[in-house]
Amino acid sequence: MTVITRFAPSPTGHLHVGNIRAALHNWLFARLSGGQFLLRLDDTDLERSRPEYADSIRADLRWLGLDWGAEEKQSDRFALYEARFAALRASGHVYPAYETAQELDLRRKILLGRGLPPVYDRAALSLTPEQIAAHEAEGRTPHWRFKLDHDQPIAWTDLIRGDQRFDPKLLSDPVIRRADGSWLYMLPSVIDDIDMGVTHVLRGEDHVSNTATQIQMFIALGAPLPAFAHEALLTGSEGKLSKRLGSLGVAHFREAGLEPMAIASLLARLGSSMPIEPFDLMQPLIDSFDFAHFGRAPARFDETELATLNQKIVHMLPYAAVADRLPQGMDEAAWDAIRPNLETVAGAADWWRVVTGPFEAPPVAEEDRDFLTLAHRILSDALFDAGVWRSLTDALKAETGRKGKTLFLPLRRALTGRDHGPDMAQMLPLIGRDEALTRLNRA
RNA sequence: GGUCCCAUCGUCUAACGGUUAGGACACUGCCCUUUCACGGCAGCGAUACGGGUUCGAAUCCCGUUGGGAUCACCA
Repeated sequence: MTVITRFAPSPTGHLHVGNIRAALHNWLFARLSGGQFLLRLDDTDLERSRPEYADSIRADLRWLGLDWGAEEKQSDRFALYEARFAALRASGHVYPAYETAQELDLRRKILLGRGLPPVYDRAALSLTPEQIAAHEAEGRTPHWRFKLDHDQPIAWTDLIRGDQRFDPKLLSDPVIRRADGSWLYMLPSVIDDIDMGVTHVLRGEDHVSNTATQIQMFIALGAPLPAFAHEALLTGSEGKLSKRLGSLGVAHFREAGLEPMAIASLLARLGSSMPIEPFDLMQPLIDSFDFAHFGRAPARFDETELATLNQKIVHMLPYAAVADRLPQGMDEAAWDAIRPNLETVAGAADWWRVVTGPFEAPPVAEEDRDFLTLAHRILSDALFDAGVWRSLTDALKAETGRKGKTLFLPLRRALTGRDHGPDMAQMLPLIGRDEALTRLNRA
């Protein structure tokens, strides 16, 4: 059996951390299994769905490196839903209801107030033909509910949560279609999962109770159940589910200069027992993906951890992988020299400016003046090759007796204008003989 | 309020009745002739609380506390 997973966001907003994680895990599992990863836009909510969001979701997935096979959107598939709905109606699995949203809301609040679970009371099922006729006469058109089988216990073995059991009596019959004929999430999702041959439904644990009711829909439609896996959600670094987490999206990460692989490296393993490590390729993440590694407790998403991971990934990126993102003229030697000091690839431009100038001479301490003059003289006579920094500092050490910080720091300052930075042995050749002499002179 | 899930170093977690409670990240120190980084070595650091069961509990049971999810004509 070929594994088919799907990522089914609703195009009502941008992807956020939780979404990205779900997409990534579905993608990883499909890759691991040699299966297919599908993108399905769940745009049944016509009010809130926007094509721009769909575009943004696609762009974000591409940026992350999550490529998908087929793409569908639910708004193209209404005919199929119509047909399945007719079948369910014929077999008595759906029924019309006439309550208004306000009425239902009120009932819910009353039940909640009495400490009872706010489950729909199925009043619509006991409507007499006369009452129905009266509603129709008033011009009220019904919405439709799926009738759960109260005598059919719901159970499945969740790939992450283990054996799950639900009593259907504690669940409301879900509204699946509005009075205007538009669809709600529940049924179309099941119809599509069946039609698209989805074998594994991997989603957040906020869907656990949806799965319970959807399982009866699979059964009512005569389809075999896919495997289900519900992963624990992420929380913000304070431990609570934060609003910020819900708005942290790819745009934010991209602006922060983060590598897609930093996000993938963190999100692939956060909440699992696999160590979170920097990877610059997906393959190891694919190979190590396993539902059994995931815990059932919510894990914290920490942006600091992401930044650290990003830095390590930048340090391992070869020149070829970043060349098109580097400033004009910055070559492999420069990248190799500067890379260890970077937090983001974008930061390379800053150091490249230190190499190429324009250079602003820093103030020089009085006690370093003669020392730097001497450095200038030695450098003018020295052979300017790859070992020039070593020969310069060796000569200075011999002549002045300086060592350690007093030897190196004044030179670094005079040559780069900074106290910290890349290895000077590599920086000096990049700066070049003439420019180096000029800088020493001005100091 | 009902239902469900969870509780081990700062963080992510391992352990499925008997371990000096392990690892990864972070942190600290030392080494690698200045800084930054890499690498190496070492170190710090946890079973939420209270009761049981048991020869023996992180592990099983009950309770408390705390956290998460859900109970939409959102997805």
